[in-house]
Amino acid sequence: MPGKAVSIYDIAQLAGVSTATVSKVLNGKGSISQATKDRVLEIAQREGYVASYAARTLSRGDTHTVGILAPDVSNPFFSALERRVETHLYDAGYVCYVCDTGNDAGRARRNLQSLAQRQVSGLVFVNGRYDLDDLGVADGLPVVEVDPVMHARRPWTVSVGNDFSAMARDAVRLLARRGCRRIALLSVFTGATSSDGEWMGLRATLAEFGLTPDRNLVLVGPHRKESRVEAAELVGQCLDDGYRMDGIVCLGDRIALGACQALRERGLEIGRDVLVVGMDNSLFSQVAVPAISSVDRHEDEMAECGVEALLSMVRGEEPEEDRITVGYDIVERESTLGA
Amino acid sequence: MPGKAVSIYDIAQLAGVSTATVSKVLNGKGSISQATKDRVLEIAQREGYVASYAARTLSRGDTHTVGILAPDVSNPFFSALERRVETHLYDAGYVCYVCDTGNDAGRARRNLQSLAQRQVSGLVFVNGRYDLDDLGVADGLPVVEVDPVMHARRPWTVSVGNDFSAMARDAVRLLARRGCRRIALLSVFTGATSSDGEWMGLRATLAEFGLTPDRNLVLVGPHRKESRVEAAELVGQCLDDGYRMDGIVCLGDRIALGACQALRERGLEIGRDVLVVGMDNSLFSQVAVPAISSVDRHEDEMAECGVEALLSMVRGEEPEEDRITVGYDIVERESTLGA
DNA sequence: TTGAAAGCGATACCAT
DNA sequence: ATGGTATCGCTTTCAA
Repeated sequence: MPGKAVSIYDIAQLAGVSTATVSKVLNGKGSISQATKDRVLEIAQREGYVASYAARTLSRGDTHTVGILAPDVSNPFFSALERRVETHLYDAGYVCYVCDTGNDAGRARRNLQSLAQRQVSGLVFVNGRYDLDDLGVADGLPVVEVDPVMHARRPWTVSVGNDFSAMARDAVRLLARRGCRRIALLSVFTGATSSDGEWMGLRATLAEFGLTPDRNLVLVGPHRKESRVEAAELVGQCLDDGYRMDGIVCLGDRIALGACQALRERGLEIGRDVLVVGMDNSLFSQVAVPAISSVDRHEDEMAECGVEALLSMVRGEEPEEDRITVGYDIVERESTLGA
Repeated sequence: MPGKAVSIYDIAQLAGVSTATVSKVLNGKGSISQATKDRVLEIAQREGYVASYAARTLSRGDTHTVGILAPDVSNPFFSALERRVETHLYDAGYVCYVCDTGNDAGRARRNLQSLAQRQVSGLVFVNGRYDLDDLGVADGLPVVEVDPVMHARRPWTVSVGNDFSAMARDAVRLLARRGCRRIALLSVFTGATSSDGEWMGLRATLAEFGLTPDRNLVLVGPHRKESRVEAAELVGQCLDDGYRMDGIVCLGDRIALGACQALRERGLEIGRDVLVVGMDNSLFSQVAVPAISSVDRHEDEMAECGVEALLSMVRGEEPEEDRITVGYDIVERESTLGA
């Protein structure tokens, strides 16, 4: 109920000019005498005039708005990523519609519907797990996937994320250098980690250190519960079955937290009996006791690259590369250093 | 570049009716013969028609959109709260513009400008720390503050949050019942906690147990650093100055984390030498070792009440109460139970 | 049951 | 340097 909004017509009246002139002044187009310019500006200011975006959109055909589709609320990494994307877009003059997909395709579809109606200029999927084709994304609408689980092969789409295999490889190397001989890989299911690629990478990396892999130490859950809980169960089960490891590479900090819990419950000391490295370098890894080494995934860089790619597409430039990989570094803490 | 969008006019042509009829069918208004209805629907479907929200907004004058202003990315509690609000709004048929204020008034002001242009139907401030009056919120625009730091006195504004004094009181009671005699209160500055009210509440509550308060144990930082770090320093300083406590009520989980760190560094055992209770009941309190007791603030209820209040205002109903208080409960864990 | 036509608020082309 | 006016896509009132 914002009173009766003042329109461009009102301003024109007050200034004794036409709406065309007001529009030009406000958008800095055409050539207008300084005097008129000042007068119009002054009046618009005084009357608290704000242009209606709906009207502008209707006549210009561009909303300067992008839709962000992000998954559930539970993972701080995604929330943070989403907020970063949003911030970069805002700085570029865009405003965002944010939709929580709850990681549910049906819901994402409905979200998409709303966004289509609103004619967003582009779309950002955060950690998307969908096939963009049968999700009904309008043809030709620029899309970027940030930290995607699976990479869509669709025109006008670019993915920005990490090279998980490389990260896992480096994490394994770290542990091996610290003396681990029996290194476990721990993850809950995501397209990226359940692939054979990971396992193969592990094999090759272990070989560098003269170690042989043990399939019993490749722990991958179905992700049917909270990842921390599931991870704890996987590690617990593994140990209870009699398999021992002296190092664990965890694909996520919450997973690492679960691993630590299971180890602790069985009297194993983290950082001494078993070295642990996580991923995301979230607050969790920092505040855990002992602090957990973790791979920093350069989330802000992801967000920034993603936004840049999106806006370039919005400008009509076809993307050169449909897959951007951002760097990472391993932050070492007590869990791999021994107190 | 979503091709050339199909408009209501195209559908009308194809169906051999007027745009008025199509509009009615699509909105379920007026009375239309079943035959026409089916035909139009079928064609709209086939052509993948989506109504332009800009046009609809322009002619109807309602955007069915609300703006959410939320602070920085760093606190998962706020992110989660924001996402909850967004979800409830979405379920009610609204879409949200989300803006990250970075807790900066200037930035919030610019955000508001964008939102005003877009003629949002309402506004949600998450954990706002601003004076709505000099922030330039349009008169008469419905606003709800969720978990606000200060309560605005402005028409068409309702605040939804917890009763911090009551929460602190109950936390103190818990510690007192568990045998604490020297209870500290720890917080980083926020309007809500620095007030004398808190201190007075502490005094009265301690009195219930025959305890006398010690001003040296009321620790309030300026919130100039990350709250966990600041909290650790406050507690550390306090201990190093020779003041001892056997219980700490922390106004936030990250603050509790900081307190625990300081205690641990000084050889004090949490849950035995010093009992600790936090607030937010976030993942942090659950995964800490030992796990930290924490006040669950019913965030989802906050979000839900807030959205409900907002939508009722959007419908034009003046709010009965401008301040809604939601409940809480204390979840006890090792930090107050002793291993 | 259906349709013609008048807005909604801003932009931009074409005159003046 | 300005202004008239068609246009964007949809809703809605009033007649038919």
